[in-house]
Amino acid sequence: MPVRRRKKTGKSDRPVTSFISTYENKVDRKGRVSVPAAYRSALGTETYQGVIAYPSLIDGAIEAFGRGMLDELNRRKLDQTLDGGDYTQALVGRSDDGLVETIMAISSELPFDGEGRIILPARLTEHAGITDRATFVGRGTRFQIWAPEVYEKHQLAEVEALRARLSGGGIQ
Amino acid sequence: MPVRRRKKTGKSDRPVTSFISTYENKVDRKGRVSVPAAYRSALGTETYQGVIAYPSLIDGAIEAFGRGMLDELNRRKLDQTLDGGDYTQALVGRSDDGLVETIMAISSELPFDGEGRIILPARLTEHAGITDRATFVGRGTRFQIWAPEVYEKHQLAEVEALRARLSGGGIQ
DNA sequence: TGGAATATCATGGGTAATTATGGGAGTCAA
DNA sequence: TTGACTCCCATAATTACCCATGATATTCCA
Repeated sequence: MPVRRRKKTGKSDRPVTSFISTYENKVDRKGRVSVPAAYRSALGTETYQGVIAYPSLIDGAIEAFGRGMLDELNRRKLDQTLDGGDYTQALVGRSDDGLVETIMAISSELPFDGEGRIILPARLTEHAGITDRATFVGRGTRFQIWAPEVYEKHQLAEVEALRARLSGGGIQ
Repeated sequence: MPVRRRKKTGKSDRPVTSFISTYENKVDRKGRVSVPAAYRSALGTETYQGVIAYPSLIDGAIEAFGRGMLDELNRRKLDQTLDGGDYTQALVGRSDDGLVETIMAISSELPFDGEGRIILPARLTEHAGITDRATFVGRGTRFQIWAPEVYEKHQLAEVEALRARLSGGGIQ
């Protein structure tokens, strides 16, 4: 009887929380949006009830993930610098690509209310062009929040590019 | 959770590891379809009881597979990007041409109910032209769901093309 | 070995729980 | 007071969960 066992890389042993599928929800007059229940349950094991969000550096969208992901980033980054003997980096917090630090700086913590909604800060909705509706897009380890019209166009292009690369047989 | 019991026929004593054969099942008024028992048992070892599905980029059909495949895809990608210190990819998602990311966005997680059925989202049935009946087609590591009439034609064309190819260059 | 008891499967339906959404009351600070 | 925010409650629609049935298959045993 074959038993499925986790590989022994020493990496995180818990399953990668994954955000799948897309959902379109309303933004009410108070600026609240329901985070899709499926996403909330993907975050379920985390102590902090809410999400981390920041304006995408590439798309006109909001990037978001759980606190666990942020911790994981920090941990791996720390491991890497210690392994490399670069203690200055670990202690002072300066690195060549300040990306992680930068992300930290521009991120917001968005806690859930009792009904699983978050309030999108104006800074983020303005970046994404979101007004009264928002499209949640699962990206596996993280998710994005788009203005529905903007995402629709983006998604069409994305799928078309993918389709062009495939030569029969579907995706393995 | 549905209890799964090994058959005692001695015919196939080890769990089936892939999806084979085709089945045609009804879609009821609530949009539910039974996933063929043989397929469910092929998914039996996975912790998550259900399937992942997305509209085929090539055929007018639904592509489906187990959760395990998706997790593996995700994990490999995350480890790969973080191990290399490439936080850019992890944070803004510019990796492998966006294949994993796009699949995540267009996929749906379809959990089994107590009877082994799934609910097909409108997005997927519309893409495949499915109304009240669905044909499950095993493709080894994954399977497809078709509208029966559509699949029939597709299958005929597929076999005919294969036959033509084989007869042209000798048999087998 | 023939047939009754037992499982499994696909299918259907009823009902409780959840979800997304809306709004009001209370709090705190400026 | 006026906002901005949190906490609590209400509701319609959807979904999850439970049980029931007929049709096949499978097992058991007299």
